[in-house]
Amino acid sequence: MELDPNFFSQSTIEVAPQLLGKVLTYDHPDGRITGVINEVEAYTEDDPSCHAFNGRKTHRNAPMFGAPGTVYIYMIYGMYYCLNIVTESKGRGCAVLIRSVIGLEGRTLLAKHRHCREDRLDTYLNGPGKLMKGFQIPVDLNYSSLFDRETPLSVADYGIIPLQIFESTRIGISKGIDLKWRFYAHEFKGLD
DNA sequence: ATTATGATGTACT
DNA sequence: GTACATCATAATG
Repeated sequence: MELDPNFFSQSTIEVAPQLLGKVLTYDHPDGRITGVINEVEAYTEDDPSCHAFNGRKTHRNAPMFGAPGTVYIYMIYGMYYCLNIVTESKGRGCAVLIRSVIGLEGRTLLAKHRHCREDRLDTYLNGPGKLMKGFQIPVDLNYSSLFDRETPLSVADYGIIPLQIFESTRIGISKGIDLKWRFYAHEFKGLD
């Protein structure tokens, strides 16, 4: 079943690990694509590495201040996009970065988008830029809500449970390196 | 196996 | 001008 606004209204540090095992769905024009989330990172206003640090609002990070469940997509390093889901409350710039998924439905499409063999997909969706390319999630979904009927993107609970959740420092940042706000899992109950 | 590097756009000061 | 919530490829052991 689909996650509701209450889920994303919790503190970001609560939401992030709970997203592990949840299923990301994008209704691609060529067919439905789904993946099990297996790596995320938390970002809050109080964290110096967050785009919205100290509540600073700019054109780019404005979606972070939207209602929980808002989609925040931004370009990084000139050629990749990152997908985030906004958390906590409207007006607070917090979100969870979806870093990695395990391809479920639409594996043929995923392999086509990533130019790889279907049985090697696991190493082609394990990064924020990689999964965006694999799913071909349109950038103009930025600022839309997961709860709008027309948004072809959703996150749902399929009853898949991570067997063990690991936490570590976040990837690719230079500030806030003391915080262990990266959560990931390798094995799940209820998969395959 | 691990480490280094180049590609590439733009938001921001 | 600088920094960037990255990735693919090349070079090295």
